Amino acid sequence: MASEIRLTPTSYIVLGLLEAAGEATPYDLKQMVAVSLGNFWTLQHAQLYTEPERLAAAGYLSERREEQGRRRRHYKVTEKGRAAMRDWLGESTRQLTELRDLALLKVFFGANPASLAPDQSEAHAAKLAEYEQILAQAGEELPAGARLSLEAGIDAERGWVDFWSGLKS
Amino acid sequence: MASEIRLTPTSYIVLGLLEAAGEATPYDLKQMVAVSLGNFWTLQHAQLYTEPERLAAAGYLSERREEQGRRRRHYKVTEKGRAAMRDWLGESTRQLTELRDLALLKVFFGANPASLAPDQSEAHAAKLAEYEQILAQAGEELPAGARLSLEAGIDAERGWVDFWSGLKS
DNA sequence: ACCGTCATGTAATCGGTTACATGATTCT
DNA sequence: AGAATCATGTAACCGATTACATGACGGT
Repeated sequence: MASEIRLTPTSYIVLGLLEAAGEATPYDLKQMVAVSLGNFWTLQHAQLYTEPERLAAAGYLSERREEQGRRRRHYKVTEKGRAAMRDWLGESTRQLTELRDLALLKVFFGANPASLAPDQSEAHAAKLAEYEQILAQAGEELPAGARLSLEAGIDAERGWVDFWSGLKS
Repeated sequence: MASEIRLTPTSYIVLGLLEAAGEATPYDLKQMVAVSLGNFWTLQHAQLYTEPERLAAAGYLSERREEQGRRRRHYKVTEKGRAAMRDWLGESTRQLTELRDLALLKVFFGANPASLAPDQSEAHAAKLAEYEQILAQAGEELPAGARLSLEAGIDAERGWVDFWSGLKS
């Protein structure tokens, strides 16, 4: 059975969403991503087809396929999958995300900051506004984790807006 | 000649570093990355072998190979490469970097923030200290772009230290 | 002379992205 | 009924990561 696979962040996203949903098709997952963590961690929709397949082959998910029509695949987390998710959630990490910011890379190599600043500050401001609206509208009902990460996103965007706004001149 | 290739951030990093160096081997590039932008944008050293090859094949770099011994490859930016870099530096972008922060992803899926907070706040504080030391020691001599991106990194790390410190409880 | 570590490079694998393609549905 | 858009899925490619491998060199 199931050759062992490496679990990537994408894997945990699929596991986590499926655990919340109970059972879902790749398309359902796509919808869930769009309204939740898609804000700070996007995925290509094709990955939501290939990743569950990979996870199912390794025993983390079970698959049920419709007999009729679209023959959609419905996935569910198995006990093995639940355990993997639990372990991952329990492990702390010192790993830091690198900035990997395109605009900053340009600045590093000598681009004129003032010419990048308008686009960047606007784009960050738009994102900030979006986050703030989500928080205002859904804030109370959001699960604690979702809310907290949203707040982190707001902090981060504020920082970037400040940074780039200070460079317009 | 040269089938057209897509230029990725990695491509521009190689172009940018080579332009600064004049001529360099992959190993030289590795060294340069380590002491400069490696702080906020790391690369696998293998990429510093394959990417120049790719760029050379497409005419952005010229290659000179040692006849003796190691047969190292030395690369130089061609006029085509210089033009590509110039264009890229001149183009603004609205593209935002997603957070893609592992710890935050765990929080999103329900991990206990307080149990992640110590590792994360320490790790971010360490990175912050590192940046501050670089700025203190080399700040004055740094090229403007490098200095500015370093300052951005400092701002960002401060934000994360605050965020995670506030969750320890 | 040997050992460990840094220097240097290549090969294989795999996740992720891009591109393509075809059902459903809604709107006019 | 046709067009447009959304839903759903597969295939191919490719950049990036991982693993492997050997050369050079400083120290004991």
